[in-house]
Amino acid sequence: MNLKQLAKKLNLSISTVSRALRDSPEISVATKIKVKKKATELNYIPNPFASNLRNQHSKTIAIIVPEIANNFFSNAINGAEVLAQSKGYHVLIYQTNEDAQKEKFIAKHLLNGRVDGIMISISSSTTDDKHLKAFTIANLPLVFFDRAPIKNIAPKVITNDYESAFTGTEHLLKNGAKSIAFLSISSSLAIANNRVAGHIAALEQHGIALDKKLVLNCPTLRDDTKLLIKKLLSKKNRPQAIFACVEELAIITYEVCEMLQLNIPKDIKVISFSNLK
Amino acid sequence: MNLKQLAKKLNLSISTVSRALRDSPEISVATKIKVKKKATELNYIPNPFASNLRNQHSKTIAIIVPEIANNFFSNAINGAEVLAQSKGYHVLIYQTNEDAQKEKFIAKHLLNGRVDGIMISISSSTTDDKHLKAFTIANLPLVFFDRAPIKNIAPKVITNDYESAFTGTEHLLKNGAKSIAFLSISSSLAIANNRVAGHIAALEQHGIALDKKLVLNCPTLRDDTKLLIKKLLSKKNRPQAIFACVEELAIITYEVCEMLQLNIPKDIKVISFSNLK
DNA sequence: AATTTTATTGCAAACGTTTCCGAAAGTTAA
DNA sequence: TTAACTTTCGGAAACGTTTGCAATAAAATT
Repeated sequence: MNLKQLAKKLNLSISTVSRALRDSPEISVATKIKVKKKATELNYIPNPFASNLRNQHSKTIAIIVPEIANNFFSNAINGAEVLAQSKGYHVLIYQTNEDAQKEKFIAKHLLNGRVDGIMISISSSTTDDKHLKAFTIANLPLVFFDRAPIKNIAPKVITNDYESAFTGTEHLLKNGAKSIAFLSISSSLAIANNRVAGHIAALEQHGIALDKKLVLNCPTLRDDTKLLIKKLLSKKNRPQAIFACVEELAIITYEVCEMLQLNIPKDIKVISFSNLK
Repeated sequence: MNLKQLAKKLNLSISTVSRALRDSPEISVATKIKVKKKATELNYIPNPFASNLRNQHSKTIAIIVPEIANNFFSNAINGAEVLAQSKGYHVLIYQTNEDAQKEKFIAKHLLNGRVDGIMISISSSTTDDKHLKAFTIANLPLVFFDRAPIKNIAPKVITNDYESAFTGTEHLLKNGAKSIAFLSISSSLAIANNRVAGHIAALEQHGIALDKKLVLNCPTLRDDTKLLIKKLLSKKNRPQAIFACVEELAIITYEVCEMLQLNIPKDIKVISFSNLK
């Protein structure tokens, strides 16, 4: 059922039918209600591609995340979808699997009108931001959430990383943990940098020298990280506390502690960003 | 950058450029490579709406789920997205929030070419299936996953509900729990029905009469269900075991047990479908 | 009565592709 | 040399909308 067929059924021209459905003021109320009635009766829904082609907007947004099956991101997508739906927008979803290459590929294919805007939480491996700048050059609204590049190229919605890491570290210190290992992720992410900075600032403020070996950059590969943490906690002079930069690292820490028979918080204290899973 | 502009840069007609990019046999190899080189050089990406309008297919699928922020569904979406992306497909995501009305609305707006196929896990409140049949009438491929309507109207990918419930119940019986409360969800869902059926069959096979009051239909509202379970477990002659039809109900059961100071499995045994959260 | 204004509708172009059809040039066959 | 065929390309229609413009009729003004 398209406009042409609907127009024929009504013995009207395509243009008047179109205008009637979009409440144009130059159509009489009488024909308006006649057209609308027939439209709902025949279940007419405008072809989105034709409208989009003509109007140059798609009423859809893209959400790009490292992974969907993640408590934080699925919650974020949930919220975005609810709002989008309430405004008559559609949402396309893409996951990068922490692969910068994939992110670039996805970004490139979003440049040709498919979406009216993009929400992105960048992958931990993206260092380059050319594909992100391309959005703003193409005049496509872009907003980062949670994970934004260090350089400011678009609005972002993030947590107060620095302050939270500061108070978290302070909390550990006040509870007697002086040697703290900080488990970080990719250093090209602002969240990682700011959290490390907050941690270090808290140490400084309490007169504790930073042991650079205790700031661990954890690769994304689960098993590698697990090994790294295991090695760290197996040492005789193991740290008194662990500060996990993201939830996943806390969980891996739990697993290692169980393996090594370490009691939390007696043998070692653990603190982490976010608490979902 | 569109075909017209690209064609002008190449001093060729739109049609030959289009054909060259799609590897038509009626274009010489020489011009093909010339065109392709220029296209990548100028970052040409075909306008999806124009292609879709002309081709009558969108290279996108829709996934409709009750909710995104759910371990099971976000995992399912994850898998679908990975496969879709590898095949050059896009995925639109919609959540119904267990609202049949919303599901109908979404379904209706998917009927006009926006997607080439639909994956759906129906809401617990959908009883009518007219909006689902509409897909097959419109020749739109449809597949149910996890939650399908009782009546068979399209292919489905589901768990072996009956058998699993049967063996689960049998397991409880063998471990000495003779009075089992079965926490079910909407009775319009095949998963609920089949699981209840498997449960009852196991009881019968072991010569245990079904106490109908022990099969509880739990509303979706969290607090209502919690109260229901609390009431059940507060009784003097409380059941010896709980069989949770879905994960959420097991978790609520945990919470109630903690409130009532009931030890699992000493005071009460709990078994449940799926084990994610 | 003639003119202007207003209300209502239709025609046709445009959005950017894809593809049917035809045209021109070159090649082969008769 | 002519006819038939092949290769390579361009023109134009079509997909289903939206909208600028023109057209008609009715109403209002002079």
